[in-house]
Amino acid sequence: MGGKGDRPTLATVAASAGVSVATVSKVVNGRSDVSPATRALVEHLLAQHDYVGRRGEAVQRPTVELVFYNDLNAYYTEVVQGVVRAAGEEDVAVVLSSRSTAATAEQSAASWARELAAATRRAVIVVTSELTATEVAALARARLPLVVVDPNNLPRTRVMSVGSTNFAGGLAATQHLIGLGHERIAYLGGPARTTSNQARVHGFRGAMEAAGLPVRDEYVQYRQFRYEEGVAGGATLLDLRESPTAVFAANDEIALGVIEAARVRGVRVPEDLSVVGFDDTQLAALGSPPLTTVRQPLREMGAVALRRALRLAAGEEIESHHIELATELVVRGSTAAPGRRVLPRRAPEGDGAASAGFSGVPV
Amino acid sequence: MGGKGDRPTLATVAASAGVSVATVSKVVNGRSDVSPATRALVEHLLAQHDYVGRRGEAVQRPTVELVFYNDLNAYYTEVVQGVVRAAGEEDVAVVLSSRSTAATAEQSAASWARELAAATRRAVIVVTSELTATEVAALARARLPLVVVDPNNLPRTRVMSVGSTNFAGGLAATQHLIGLGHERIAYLGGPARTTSNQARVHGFRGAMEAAGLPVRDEYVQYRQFRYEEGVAGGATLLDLRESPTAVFAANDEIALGVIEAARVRGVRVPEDLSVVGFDDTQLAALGSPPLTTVRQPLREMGAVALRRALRLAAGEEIESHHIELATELVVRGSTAAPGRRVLPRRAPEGDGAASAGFSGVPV
DNA sequence: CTGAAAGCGCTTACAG
DNA sequence: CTGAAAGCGCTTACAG
Repeated sequence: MGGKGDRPTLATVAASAGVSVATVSKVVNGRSDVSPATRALVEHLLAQHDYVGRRGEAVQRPTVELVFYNDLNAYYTEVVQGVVRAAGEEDVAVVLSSRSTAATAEQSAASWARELAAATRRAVIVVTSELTATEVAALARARLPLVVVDPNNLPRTRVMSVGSTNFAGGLAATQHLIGLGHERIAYLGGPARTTSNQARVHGFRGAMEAAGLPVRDEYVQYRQFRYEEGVAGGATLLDLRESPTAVFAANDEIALGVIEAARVRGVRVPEDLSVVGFDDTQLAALGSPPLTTVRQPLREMGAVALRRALRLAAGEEIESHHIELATELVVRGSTAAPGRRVLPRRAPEGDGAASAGFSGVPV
Repeated sequence: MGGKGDRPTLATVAASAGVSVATVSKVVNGRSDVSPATRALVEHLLAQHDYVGRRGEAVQRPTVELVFYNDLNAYYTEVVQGVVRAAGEEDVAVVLSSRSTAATAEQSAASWARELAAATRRAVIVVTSELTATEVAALARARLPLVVVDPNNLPRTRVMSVGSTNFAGGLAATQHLIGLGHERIAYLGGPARTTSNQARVHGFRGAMEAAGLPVRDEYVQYRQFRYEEGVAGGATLLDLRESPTAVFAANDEIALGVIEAARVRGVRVPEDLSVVGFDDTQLAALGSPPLTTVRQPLREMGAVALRRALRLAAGEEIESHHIELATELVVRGSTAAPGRRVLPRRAPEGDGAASAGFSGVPV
């Protein structure tokens, strides 16, 4: 009786409640002309039968749109993982889509927003935003909550964003190198205008200044967050008459590029050159040597973005428009004291002690 | 006439297209038994009338579920990218979800399939399947088309799968090393039972045999497709009394692990040891040295999987249940002739010539 | 408050 | 490939 596969209908519930289909329909639609007793009974039976509405309009799990720009890379991968995992816990589906920076021109912001609204997305999460102001406005007009993860540009007013403590990370990376005894330390950064680059370089300069160490102009470069730029930038640094003994790279890809530039020149890492990255993507642990880096909690950032997005969608007022999660230094094998395996000549601030090993344990 | 507030119905569109309501219904539901001309006309009119379905439920873009197991990694990233890009072209939304191997126990296969069917997924794409036979059966019962990318286990009867020419890849990798003059070549593989491992090791053995080179038992190891296993396996190989001069690793992670094992021992790559990987994920190009590897066209595989899934969903009969896309050797910097920068002592089969460079150009 | 009856929007098995 | 016809699930105006 009642094959398990059969979706319950109003008739099913009506029969078991001993009322008419019309009455059940009224309860489902919240009409007022039903007696409290009947309503209670019917509601109970609706739940019991797992009534989900007519086919096709089954109560869909709510969906959230997760947008990345251009190509997926190791960085996106972590954020995506965090969003997907949190979405699983919240019983929300994640629609993953890519948007090329060129798409902005091809498809109007308004039509993009309209499509998302028509597809009944609860919210939109964008990673390392290239969003234009027009797009932000279009999403707002479509009443689509928006959360940006690690925005490339300064958080716009009223745009919810999730980042990490880039300044503190830059500070920690640099202090780690200083603690190992380095004095000639270079910074190989991302595009000058991005907020993450700015915060990291300020952390770098702050640490250098506090230690009374000079920062030469040619030791600070702003490039792209890419491997090739790390190779090129590393080459210019290593070919200087007086080259640095350590490089703080603004992300892992740049750091790996620096290591490659060093290898090509016969410069050993970490014996002759220490390199610190930023992000702690999967690239970092798999390097040779494994990379000392500043960990951004990218999965957590993705998870927080998802939860914030749902709260916005639920109409909650959220106190702050920007959250920063803590970064932490992860010491692996790409950093050591300068000058060939010499031990740190003074006690480091607390994280240098573990620097010779590369246990992968966050410090 | 026709007040703006009236929501268009199938009848509205049918009337303006001059076809029956039934035909319009078929178009809306993506049935295959409509002529292309009629379909095009109706689709045009649906759009023109802003048809949104009964009761305000917007016509959802069809969705496909893309399932990965456990954690996203560099390998998944490429496949996901391919699926998402192709989905964009086909105007299908991709719902990304993860399923832990443990989930199989927690949630019954039937309820998983039912949920996906209730969410009106057109099809399910699973990457490197850990699917159980029960799950496959449950999806079939729910009439959900299934496509598996690079199945870990032999393609089950009737399961559509997309892979690559692993045997040819294993052959090409090994011939490349032989062409460079290597004779003591080891194979560091994945789990013994996986089809990809089996095909790759057979390619390896085939090339060795054809060249009249012996394969020592201790030179062949089956492990996991993981970095740590590459480090451990590389260590055992390098610590042998007579260690190999080249290692063919069954994926990029293993290869990077071998390179790390070499670095720790002061063994230089490629001068003292050549290493070839498999996959050509983003890890390969960013290594130090950049990795010579066998490229699997992972994005293309993802794209093909998506398109096949849609064809299955449209009820098309598909001739073959398994497709293999071509692999190709990509020569970068981790391979060279044995014995310290000596040039290849005989002309290689055609790809060895470029082996000293690492241009990243597929050969 | 309740439900019989009419009717709406859609789907589908089937005949042509 | 098309559509007439049957039918499903639901809603609603209205009689009681």
